[in-house]
Amino acid sequence: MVGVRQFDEDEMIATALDVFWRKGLHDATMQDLAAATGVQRGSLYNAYGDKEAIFLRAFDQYAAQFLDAAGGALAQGDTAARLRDFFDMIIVNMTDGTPQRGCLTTRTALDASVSSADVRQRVQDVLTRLEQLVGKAISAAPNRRSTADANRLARVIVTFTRGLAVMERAGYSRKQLRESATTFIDAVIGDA
Amino acid sequence: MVGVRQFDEDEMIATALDVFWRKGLHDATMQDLAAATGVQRGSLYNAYGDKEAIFLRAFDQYAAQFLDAAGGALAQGDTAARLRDFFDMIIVNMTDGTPQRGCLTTRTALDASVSSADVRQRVQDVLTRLEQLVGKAISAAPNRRSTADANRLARVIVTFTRGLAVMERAGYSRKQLRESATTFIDAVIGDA
DNA sequence: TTCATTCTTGACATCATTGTCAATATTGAC
DNA sequence: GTCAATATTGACAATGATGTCAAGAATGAA
Repeated sequence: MVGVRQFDEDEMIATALDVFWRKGLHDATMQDLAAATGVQRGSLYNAYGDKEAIFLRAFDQYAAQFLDAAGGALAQGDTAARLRDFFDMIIVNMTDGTPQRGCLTTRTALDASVSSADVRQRVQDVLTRLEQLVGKAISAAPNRRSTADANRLARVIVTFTRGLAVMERAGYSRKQLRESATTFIDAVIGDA
Repeated sequence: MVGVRQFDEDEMIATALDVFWRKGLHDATMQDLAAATGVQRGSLYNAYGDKEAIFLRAFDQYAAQFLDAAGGALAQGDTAARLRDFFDMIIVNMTDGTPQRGCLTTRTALDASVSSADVRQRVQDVLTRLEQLVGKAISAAPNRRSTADANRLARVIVTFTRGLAVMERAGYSRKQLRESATTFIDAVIGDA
């Protein structure tokens, strides 16, 4: 390696993630990324090719930390406690920041029609893995649910988290989202 | 009125709605609208001012028909039947068209960060009125739920419909969405 | 029929964004 | 220290979108 990169790649991607999280893939421009990271536009093109390549790296970082946090929240307690922690994590994730950044996965999913197959695949992967995590967590508790039932329910739970993400964008407060999540858990785990 | 408009306004707005539904407020351009409606860009600016004014009209039309359909679906049968019809309507609405157009309200909500206060208000209005419709429908059936409980549950149900809209964008099929809706109804109305 | 008013049309200026490139700077390897 | 390879920089062209405008067309009212 001769002519070495002048910026820290991890730091650059982390900053890019922040930009994408606040503005979305579509609305964040290369100028935004350049301004936020302090790396010139030309250097970004040279290093990554185009905006989407940067987004994919940033999104992978986001997905990893998100799924990790979800796994952690789902790890202990009975089913109700797991879901409470899970929803808490989800809601904090989307209502953090000033202004609130919302859920990057959901925002990206809604941009799907103008996104590449790579981007769509990333979104699907996150949702699939989230379903798996939730499915395992609610299967772990001893009860009368079959695996098929648990998987269906897991998908319902993940779907509901997506709904929360939309409601957050529509202006619902953290408190309102929490109340809905609690109501949802109570209604769904009424048989536990 | 001297110098009369050369195009049918209702038809124009209906066509504009189709364009916005397929592309979203942000991605639909005045050129798209001009091409689809056969009305020149200049005429559209003259008649409406800007793209957002056209969108607001189109969205109002969409919201009216959407809420009307929701009200109809929620009108008869027991709680479970009402919800089944309601979700069916919602899912057909978002999985109709080729390619599927998804849910305009949800898409618009996710565009919120780049939208005006007027647009955001329209989205909130639809969600609020939807909550009211659902709340009334599930309160109507004789059961042990309090009004407060019904309202909380209504919000959960509306939130879940938003989740379905996200899942549709993420690539889930009509069949998968229907299965999730059924599972959701069963889980939530388990006490009815 | 005339006319004032409104609509229509195509051209124009402006702006933001993307992507490319040649010139220059940097630096590890020898 | 030299050099080859890579990175950086600022400028450039191309594109697509918005919004404006002057000139011309259309039409209801008098």
